[in-house]
Amino acid sequence: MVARPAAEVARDLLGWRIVSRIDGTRTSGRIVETEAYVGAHDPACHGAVGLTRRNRTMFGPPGRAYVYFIYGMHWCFNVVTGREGDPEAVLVRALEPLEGRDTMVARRGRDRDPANGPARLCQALGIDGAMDGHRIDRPPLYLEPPPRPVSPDEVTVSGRIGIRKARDWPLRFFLTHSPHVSSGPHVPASSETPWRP
DNA sequence: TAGACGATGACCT
DNA sequence: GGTCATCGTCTAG
Repeated sequence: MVARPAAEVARDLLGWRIVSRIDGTRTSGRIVETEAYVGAHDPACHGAVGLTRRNRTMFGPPGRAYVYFIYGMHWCFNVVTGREGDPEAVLVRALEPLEGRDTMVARRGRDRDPANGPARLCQALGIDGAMDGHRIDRPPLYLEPPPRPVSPDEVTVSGRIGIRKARDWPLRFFLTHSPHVSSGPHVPASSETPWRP
């Protein structure tokens, strides 16, 4: 995968399919919501504090999964997009289930909509820390392009969810009419574009 | 080594 | 809308 700005990739990943064969069971879902974390100058980005053991995957080559543990109980899945040494990544926040829906619901233990949140989709697909650093172009976890690209008028941009710093930066992208988008509070995006030099 | 914090989600009112 | 569970990671001392 070629390095690209996370904000571009976050927009373009909408509609892509994530396929998981973790645990030998095939599950997949269509990406309906993403957030971009755009590098060391983004105060909400894990890479802003510099290279640590936890975030080292983010500083590695693009096209890898950055999976981290949060709040003592949840995993979150990101796609690294920046060049080596440039900590840019896209957090996948929600999926529309496509295959293996029963498996997802069984893994979650509940829910009609088992993948509408970053930690929920990890649990539904069986993603945990073992996938940190995995190349996302090969099994057991990989991405497939959509049959047709998502058009710009299907996408809404807003501020990011669940963070305190730079929350109004317009770096959250979701499919406007998808019922599978996560239920976080809507944060209006600032008209500024502070991540651009 | 202790203490604070966190890109969340479940549950309750 | 508010509270809390729960623990890896980081930082300060």
